[in-house]
Amino acid sequence: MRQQKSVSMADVARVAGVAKSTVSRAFIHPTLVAAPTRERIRRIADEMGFRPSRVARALSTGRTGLLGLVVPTLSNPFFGPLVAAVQQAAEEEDRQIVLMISELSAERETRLIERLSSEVDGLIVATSLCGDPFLRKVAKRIPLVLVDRRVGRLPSVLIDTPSGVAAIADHLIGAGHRRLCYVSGPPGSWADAPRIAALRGRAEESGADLVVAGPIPPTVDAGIEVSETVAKAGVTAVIGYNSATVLGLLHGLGTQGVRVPEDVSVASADDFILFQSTKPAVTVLRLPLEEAGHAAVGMLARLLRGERPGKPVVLGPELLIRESTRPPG
Amino acid sequence: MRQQKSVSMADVARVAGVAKSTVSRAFIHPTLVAAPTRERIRRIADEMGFRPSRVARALSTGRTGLLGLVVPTLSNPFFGPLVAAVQQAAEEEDRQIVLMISELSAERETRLIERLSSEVDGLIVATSLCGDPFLRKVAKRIPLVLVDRRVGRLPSVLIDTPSGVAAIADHLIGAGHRRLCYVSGPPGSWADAPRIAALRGRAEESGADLVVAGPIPPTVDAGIEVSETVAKAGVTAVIGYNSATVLGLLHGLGTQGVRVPEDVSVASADDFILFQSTKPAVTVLRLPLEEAGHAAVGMLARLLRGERPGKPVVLGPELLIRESTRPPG
DNA sequence: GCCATCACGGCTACCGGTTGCACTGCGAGC
DNA sequence: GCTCGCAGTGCAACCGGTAGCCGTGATGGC
Repeated sequence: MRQQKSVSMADVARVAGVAKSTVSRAFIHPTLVAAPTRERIRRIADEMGFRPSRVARALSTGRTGLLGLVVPTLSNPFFGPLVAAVQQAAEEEDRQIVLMISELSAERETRLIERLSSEVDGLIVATSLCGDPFLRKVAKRIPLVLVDRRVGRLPSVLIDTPSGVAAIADHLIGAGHRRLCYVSGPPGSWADAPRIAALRGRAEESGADLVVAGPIPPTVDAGIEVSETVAKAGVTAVIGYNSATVLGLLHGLGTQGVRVPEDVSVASADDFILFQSTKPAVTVLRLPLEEAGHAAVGMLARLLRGERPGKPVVLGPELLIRESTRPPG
Repeated sequence: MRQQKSVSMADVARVAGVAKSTVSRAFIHPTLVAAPTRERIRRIADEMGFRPSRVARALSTGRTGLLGLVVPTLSNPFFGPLVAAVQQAAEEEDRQIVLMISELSAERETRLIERLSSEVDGLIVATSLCGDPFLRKVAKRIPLVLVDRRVGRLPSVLIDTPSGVAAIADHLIGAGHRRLCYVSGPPGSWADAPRIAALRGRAEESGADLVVAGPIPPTVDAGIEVSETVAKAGVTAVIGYNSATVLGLLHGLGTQGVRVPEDVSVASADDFILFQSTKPAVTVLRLPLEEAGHAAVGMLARLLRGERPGKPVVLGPELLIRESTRPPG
């Protein structure tokens, strides 16, 4: 107990000469209080610096105003902007974000979700590493929105990288490339299969060849390593799983004397600020992470109000063509 | 079909045939309850899946178990590991982190701190953009730990980059460099003056020259721009303010035909995963961010227990010498 | 002119813990 | 044998809001 005696609703009520409940109503159900009374109460509350206690409200309503956000890591530049966007969107709804980081461990993610789920109103889980059944179970107990992961009809916000990499393929094939390589991500990656399918589709339509390298871990070093395979594959263009992969590819190809883009065009399936300043600047998919964050919070807010969350939201990435991709030869 | 009706303390008490208060004590003040009773209560609570409500506890104790963490941005790779470390350390103390991002705006940071301070037990503010008086005021109202920022004797965790850049200077001067350049950060940067002072000290001791370029914004583009000045300064080694600056320098020097490290050695005053894979790999200071996060939480926990927080903790960075620095000529 | 209606706002019981205080036995000290 | 003390536990008052129920006075319809 410190000296930080904040003004309580009872204090305001006393000064205003009304009952506590009237003060409460003046804020929560304004129509139930006569306009002059309401205004007086609000003015007095304001003058006294009254801030309703979230904790007390939480206890009586059962809602804490907190949203849990679980991400696998903050090292991957994918998640920084997402977290920032979620936090901003939450703020606009007068909610706060409790952040948890699974450090890329499914087991840890499970633990974190278990703990969080009893202490927040709703949960946003990005790029979950947990199995479908677990997520389904969680969703039954607490409003849950998935980002970058689809599980049946569970509310989710997806970024349509398959169509994004297809756009890259169109761009490359349109420029005259006939042999493309896709460097795939980690073995368990939920995102890879649809991308590869989309790429195969495009390749078949246009009679181009598609080589799939990997799977490899999403690290720079793995990218460097795989660049050897890529260099020998006789392709004229490479699409990398994510920014780390591509950084590795750039480095690895460079040390092998393969010039980008003269010998091989390189594109990345996700964005990274530095790619606009590297040499050459890299063609990337700009992922709509800000939009994704906002959409996730919006969807969760709807769930919390008891409304239908709506169908999974699918956001399209934007192809940013830079120096690293050009016609072959 | 069981509802999400969580078991309350009263439920446990009823089943155990004791009073609510005894159940409470069995957990909070075990010594006040006879061992057999205590064990029985705990067993029953366990079997019933009792989870004490944080909210209710918060209401009656005035402590929420939440810690606020304010960072300027998540784009800078400095903050990801810091946030992760803080979250982990908090978890070990059974506390949770409410994250807020100021987006590099002092005004927004002020707002966020104001809001948070009434809703969390304590606050960790990293690389604050706010003025000293404001932080002092906040610290009077709520336990506050600063990271990477010193304000009088306020509890803080500092990373001693001045001695780090001094170590870089020693390394360079020891290798034979006689004209060094430091590219300074943004004009208001709290970190620059002591670094420059440390560098000047080393330069004077050894009779080397120090050129200070900048100040410039901490972006890749600004680094590219300033590289022109650096190239003309006739120096054989450059130390960059942070990773973005150095990436810009590498790029900029490259396009001007200045070879690294043959013509100019380059080192970075902060770390960045990619620097171990760039070509050349860059000599950096590894900043002990994990340690900093843990130290900050530890210090805050001490404050919350009413103990003296102790003097500001100063952590030393580690010099990682890589390919980008070598003897001149 | 009387009663039904309704807007307004007070009273009070929650929500689920924590904690000060009172009560009950039992063992020790004299 | 009678206090006194203390360990062990129950009772009830909080913490600061929210919301259901009810009383009151004014209004309007007949």
